[in-house]
Amino acid sequence: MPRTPEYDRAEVVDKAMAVFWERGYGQTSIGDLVDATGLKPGSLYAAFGSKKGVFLEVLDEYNRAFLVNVRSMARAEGSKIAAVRGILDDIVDKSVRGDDRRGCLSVNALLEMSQHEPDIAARLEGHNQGVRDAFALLIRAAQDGREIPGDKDADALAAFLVNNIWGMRVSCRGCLDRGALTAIVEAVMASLESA
Amino acid sequence: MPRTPEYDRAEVVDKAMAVFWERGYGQTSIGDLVDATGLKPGSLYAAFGSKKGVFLEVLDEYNRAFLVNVRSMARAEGSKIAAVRGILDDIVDKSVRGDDRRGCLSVNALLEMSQHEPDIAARLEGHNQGVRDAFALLIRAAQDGREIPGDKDADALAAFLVNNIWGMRVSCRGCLDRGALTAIVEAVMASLESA
DNA sequence: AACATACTTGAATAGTCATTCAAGTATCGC
DNA sequence: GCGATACTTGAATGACTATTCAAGTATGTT
Repeated sequence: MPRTPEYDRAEVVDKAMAVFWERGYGQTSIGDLVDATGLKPGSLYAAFGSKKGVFLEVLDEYNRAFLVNVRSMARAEGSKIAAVRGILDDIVDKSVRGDDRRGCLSVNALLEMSQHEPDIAARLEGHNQGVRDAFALLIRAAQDGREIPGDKDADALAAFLVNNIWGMRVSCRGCLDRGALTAIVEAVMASLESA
Repeated sequence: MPRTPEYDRAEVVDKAMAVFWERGYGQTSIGDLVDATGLKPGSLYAAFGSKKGVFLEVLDEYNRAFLVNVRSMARAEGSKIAAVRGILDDIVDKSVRGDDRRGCLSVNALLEMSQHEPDIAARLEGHNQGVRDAFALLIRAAQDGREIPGDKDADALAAFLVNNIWGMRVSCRGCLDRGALTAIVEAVMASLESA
């Protein structure tokens, strides 16, 4: 009976993500989303309800993808410490290459919106808890493999690790050079592994 | 010859700072500044030129005050390590008490504006370099006092320390509990002091 | 007291933006 | 083909905002 949509929702979310990520929420206009997605205002509102509706779906997708990534590392064979280092090195690489001057969509949203948008704040808080839990799991796996001393508190280490990731996601918005960033990674890894 | 202004510029900057800090740049309207400072639009524009002009002066004052604080710690008598811990504990206290859900004005501005406001980005970059240098000085002082192993690279430790401070300035915008925050502080301090 | 200076006021301006809506159109089951 | 459904279009709406400006006012010097 109904007419079928002419767009692919996941594709629209991806395109909207690129714009929000590049410009932030407040600096992104509906016009920008119309240009990026090809959907006209009416269609956007029919599909997502509001600008914030688009953003919420973008944010959920972004967070989901990141969590999937961390969790798959915890399950994969091989050195867990190497997996952690891989995540950090990846951030350094992208920052230095300039791909990631955009930083982390989730961190950006937290700072821009948490104060005046309680529903965004709540969603981000839940997500961040999920990220810390996922890293704690990864760290416990590393402890099981004797890569990290077993007497350390995995939750504390996870909080410390995530804290540094967030710091780097801030730093990369400025222009920290590779030397400083790799020094941070070394300090973090040394701290994890030290007895 | 001239009529004397009826306001105190430093006081106006302070009041404007409170608003920008609470709401961010984009979400602060001239009307908000008028309400907070008591100056009418015309006077604001006569004094600062534009909304961004007000913000630049606010940002400079904020950064200046923070740098003064760190530098005075490097010069003061007594344990430098204790001074560093004092800075971190202070962030934890304020975050937990909720005073600092606003985070760091400078970090907030970096994330909100660096992409589309080159002059703000440049100013923040300079400031951040200053902060890292100030902490490096503090760490070298700690090394002179045998509180931190002398063979470590002070600049690298400073970058690591600042990275964690920024991370905490992000965390405190969510609602990390005291336990997680103090765990982070312990990990950072242990990392600084370990041989 | 009169002048020049420059601060103060608040209404007007011009632009932008999120959102709505009425008219048009494609699809599917019958 | 027909009808019901729901997607598409793009112009209109209404609200908000940064900025300007012309008229009014206080100050200090002469």
